[in-house]
Amino acid sequence: MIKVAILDDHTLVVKGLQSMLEQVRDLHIVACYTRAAEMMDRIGRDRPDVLLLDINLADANGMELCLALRKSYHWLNIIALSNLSEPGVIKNMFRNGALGYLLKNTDMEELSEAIRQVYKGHQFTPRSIREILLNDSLGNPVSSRFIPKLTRREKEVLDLIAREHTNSEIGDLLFISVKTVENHRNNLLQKFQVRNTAGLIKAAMQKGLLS
Amino acid sequence: MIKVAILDDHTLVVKGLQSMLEQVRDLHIVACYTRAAEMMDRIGRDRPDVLLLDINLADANGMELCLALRKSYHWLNIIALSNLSEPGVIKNMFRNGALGYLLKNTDMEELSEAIRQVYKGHQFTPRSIREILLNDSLGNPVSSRFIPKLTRREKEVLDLIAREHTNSEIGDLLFISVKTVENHRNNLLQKFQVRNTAGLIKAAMQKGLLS
DNA sequence: GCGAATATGGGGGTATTCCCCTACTCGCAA
DNA sequence: TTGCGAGTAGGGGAATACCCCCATATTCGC
Repeated sequence: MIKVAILDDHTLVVKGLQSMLEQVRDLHIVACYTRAAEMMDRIGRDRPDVLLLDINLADANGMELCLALRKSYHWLNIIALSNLSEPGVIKNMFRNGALGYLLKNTDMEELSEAIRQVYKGHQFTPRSIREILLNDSLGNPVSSRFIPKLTRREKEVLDLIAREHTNSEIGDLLFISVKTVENHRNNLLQKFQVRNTAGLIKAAMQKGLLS
Repeated sequence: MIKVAILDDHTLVVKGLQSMLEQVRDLHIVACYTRAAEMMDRIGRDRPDVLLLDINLADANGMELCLALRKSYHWLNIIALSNLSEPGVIKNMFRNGALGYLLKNTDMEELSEAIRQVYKGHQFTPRSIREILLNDSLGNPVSSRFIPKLTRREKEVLDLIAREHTNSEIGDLLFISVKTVENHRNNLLQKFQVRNTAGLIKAAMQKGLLS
């Protein structure tokens, strides 16, 4: 019996996963968490073999959570579960130690097979995900899009840009000169590989870095 | 017994809803559709009293679908089910004839109560939704944010802005002068009630008008 | 401790957006 | 048929963003 745990803040999704997995003989649900904090408290005692991890959590960032979990509990194999089909997000989850990535439109067969593979320590990527990654690397042969790592200041500036502030306003709010804001802004454009504010905001939202 | 039908392209969500509603005595699920076309074919024969309608469908726009359903089947009461908590989206669904709006983090009690109320023809808005609408109207007392109606040209210009084109490039692409593009752009800023490109792209994406 | 990355500031200039206006044409509806 | 909305085009000007160049602290990782 493979011990499975679920972390998703939507009761609906948890119920759906339970309903699917109950019908599979070799799987057993040992825990359902709806909050990241709750999981961090109890996962050490529940000791699931496989964790189904939602990326869009209310009280935490699923991507960072994955990385933290892999460091603390190396016996735990993680499957990311999300609506996000952005290549950058997918790559980031694998880089952070997830062994599988499923979209929330998955079905019972795919889900149970993913759990079995990941339980053995194998990577599992359904065809839909492989296609997304393939199309992405074909479309961008040289520099495949990943989520850029932003510095603290860059995140602050990005957030204020998204709130419709001008550079001089941002300078006042952060107590730095307009020129410094311009620098951060140019760095943001380069990191996201975009031409202007429109592309910046679009890219940042697609990668889940804004509201 | 209230006859309930579900339209959602995520098997997971459908399973979750089934699992929740099976435990409620006075409700009976008569149909689960995963595609809008499938539903349009069969809903006339299935004749559910209440339809749980997902807004983010793969093969149709849930908002427009709601309006169409209300026109064709006036005996059908609709509850919108979505992850979107944008005031504009919510208002739009009510304007299009939905009697209820639930977020996908709803629980069993809220869901079953919503179905009962809507079955009687009453409107049902959970506290969370009421709060969203309240905060929205407090934050913008005069002109509450709804999804602006864009003209054909404005949609084209908006799309090209999001693709990082400058006004002069857009002019070339649409065979119109830069000044005309500027006009459309200013109209977009006014319709979305934003100050600049950053706000425009953000607002358009939040309201589901881009990619 | 040392190098790399980060944060800070500036000069100077161009490109682009943003914000007032006005005005014409066209199609459609009251 | 008169009027309105949409689309078109433009003037003029101010504000902002964008793009080079440069330099100097500080902080962080190895």
